[in-house]
Amino acid sequence: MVTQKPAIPKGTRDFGPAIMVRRNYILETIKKTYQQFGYLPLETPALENISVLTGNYGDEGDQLLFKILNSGDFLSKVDKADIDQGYKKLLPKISNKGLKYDLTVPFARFVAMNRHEINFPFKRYQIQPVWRADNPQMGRYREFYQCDADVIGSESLICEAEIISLINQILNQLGIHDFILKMNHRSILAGISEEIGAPDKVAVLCVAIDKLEKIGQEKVSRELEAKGFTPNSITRLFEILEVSGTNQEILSKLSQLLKKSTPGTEGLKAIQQIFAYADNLVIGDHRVQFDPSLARGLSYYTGAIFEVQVNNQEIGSIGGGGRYDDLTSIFGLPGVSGVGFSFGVDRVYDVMEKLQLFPEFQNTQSQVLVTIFDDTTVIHALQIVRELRKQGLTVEIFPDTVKLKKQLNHAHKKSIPFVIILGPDEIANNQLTLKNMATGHQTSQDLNTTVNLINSTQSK
RNA sequence: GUGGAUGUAGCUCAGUAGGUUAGAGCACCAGAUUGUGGUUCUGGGGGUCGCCGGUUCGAGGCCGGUCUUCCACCCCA
Repeated sequence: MVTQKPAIPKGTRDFGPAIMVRRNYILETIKKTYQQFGYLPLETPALENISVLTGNYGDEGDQLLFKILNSGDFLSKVDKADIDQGYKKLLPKISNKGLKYDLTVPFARFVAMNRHEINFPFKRYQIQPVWRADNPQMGRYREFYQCDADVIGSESLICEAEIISLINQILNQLGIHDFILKMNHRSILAGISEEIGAPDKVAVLCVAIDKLEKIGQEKVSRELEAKGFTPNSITRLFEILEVSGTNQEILSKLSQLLKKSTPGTEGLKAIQQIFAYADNLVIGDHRVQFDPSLARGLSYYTGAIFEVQVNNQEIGSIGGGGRYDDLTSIFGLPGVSGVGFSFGVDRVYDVMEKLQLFPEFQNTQSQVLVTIFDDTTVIHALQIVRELRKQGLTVEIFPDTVKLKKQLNHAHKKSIPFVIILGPDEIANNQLTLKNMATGHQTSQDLNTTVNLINSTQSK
């Protein structure tokens, strides 16, 4: 037999029990809060038709899609000419499925497919892995989980305020307090673009100013210059972006600067309204920061955009989202606006690990390990396990008849707090020997007393 | 996709200008302790030095390719 070194593909990970307990804690917290806000669960396949996926994430996104080869002889419909035309022409002939890249587009597909059964506004949450053929780095994986919550079929800005509230509640529960929720509006970006005299270059502008915080004003200027922005418009741009102060101060200064721009004025009004709603909805301080330089990549956003960043953590954003006015139109359902948000659990995990925010999870381990003394005591041990479980204890049995030393060592390594020793002496006296692993102390008594002893020590 | 760094035992790492049977700590297993874990002591197992090829009398160390991981770009959760 040819053996191979076990390995998993680049950018993917196994999650062992210790990690899963913590991941589940995050997922459960998110799920519970989503449900508390009225979002209902949805799952969609890992695979989508490639036509559903392409064209929604920009050229970059299409590059990062995992495509799946057609089954069987995937070359049967391909001839030399196809190959000579390059991979872009070849691709549709050899692949008609792909792994989903995010949860929003499959959601839009679902909504379009089920439009007659859905009551709008429709709120759903979805917690599933997505795949991107990106080059892995810190906090960046090829398979990772997203936790989306979206409302579709309402243009009300209350939906945006709800999302602000949702994010605050979840992060507070997870113990992540040192974060900011950055917010901007695509119309404001369009307004800025108009104001600096480059209305047709919003997309390029967005990509550039999104990096402002990371690479600084000088490098951004140079990049814009290279993209054909005039020195005048660049100067004007930074006059706008330099505006600082409280959210209200920035908003009022910007409305002066952008007063000639219709989309700019509308965007600012929307942000103002969202803040007004959020002030009355969010429990405590909502930690929203209006940031005109926030751009975000995904091309389907049209309204408000959000991004959550944890302060002093170089991991990028742990979540983001925004409003999309027309996502379902490519599936034949125009005029349905939606807004959504997504947490990246993997990054939330990394941050919580670094900040040591995970609680101890003692409830996930067994309370007692029942040992098997020798072949003659197996049946008794099984019966004891049955009775202890009947009484509600979390109990496991060491399945092999090996030295007590080994069984105790197993309990020690798994941090199981109690061990029951059941040898011929105990069986003869109808007693159980209970060893407290922390103190090393052990006593013998009947079953009910043993259960009480375990329960009383546990509850302390 | 582009560029840079990295890869030696399960883990963290040594390994001097290429030169015998590649080391340590931790972890693991066994015994001291035949009804008892954590400490201690004694002993033991485990490496085709990421993979493939090349140079050389000889390669863990040099060269080429490839894969992994990390970093930067790109982009993003």
